[in-house]
Amino acid sequence: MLNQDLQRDHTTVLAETFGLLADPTRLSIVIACMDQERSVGEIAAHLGSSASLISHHLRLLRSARILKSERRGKQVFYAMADACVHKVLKIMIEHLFVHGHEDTNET
Amino acid sequence: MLNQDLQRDHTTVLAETFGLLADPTRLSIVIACMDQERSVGEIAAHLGSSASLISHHLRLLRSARILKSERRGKQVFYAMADACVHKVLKIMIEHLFVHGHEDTNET
DNA sequence: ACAACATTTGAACGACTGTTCATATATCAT
DNA sequence: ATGATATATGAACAGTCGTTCAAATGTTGT
Repeated sequence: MLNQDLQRDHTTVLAETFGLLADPTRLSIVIACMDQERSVGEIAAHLGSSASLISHHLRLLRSARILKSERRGKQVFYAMADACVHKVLKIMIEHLFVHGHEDTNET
Repeated sequence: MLNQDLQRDHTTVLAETFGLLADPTRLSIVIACMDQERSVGEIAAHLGSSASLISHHLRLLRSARILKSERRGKQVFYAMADACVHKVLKIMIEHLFVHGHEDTNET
């Protein structure tokens, strides 16, 4: 399968996924949920933002199935739902810290 | 290194990189350059867009060092400059064809 | 029932972004 | 030099997006 054969829809879907990771606040939310589930309040406190703002972003991330939600009592916990995004984020984050190692490896 | 330790700058840089991949036109350009170098005209023809539009996008991709450029004669050829982005795109594209046709409904 | 807490939602505003058009620059051929 | 081709740049417009505020909804207590 060659990359040129990507349908327009596919590229658009991909772009939308990247778009959800393209905002610092939203990206911070996803990163905060990478290794453990987090309540809305936890995330808001951790990022120093309002629960309203976080909730708006969580809505987008959930409807794109990047995060999944689970209510327990008064709180709603969010966790990673997309293994692919998780893997991609891990790669990007690690690359941020080695910064200079440029070989193309296959997983 | 824990993900929570990511500095604000790092998250912003990451978000900016994702932002460059978040536009369908720009993403198509990067994908077109994944496996081979491409001239501006080639890309424009392939995407059915004006050379002006492509050039505007290429400027962003080049200044973020996602693509690199090389002039040969009248044409300027662009190619991948970031192995990390290349790897990430490959993962995402492959994932799109394995899981891309599912329609799950979960909350 | 009520109050307190946690999360969600809708509207509105300012800021950002992709595209188009016109124009400029660069390179090669005559 | 001129013209033709290829790419780049700047301004301007329309549409999108993130944030804030106020209000609503859901949940667990008393």
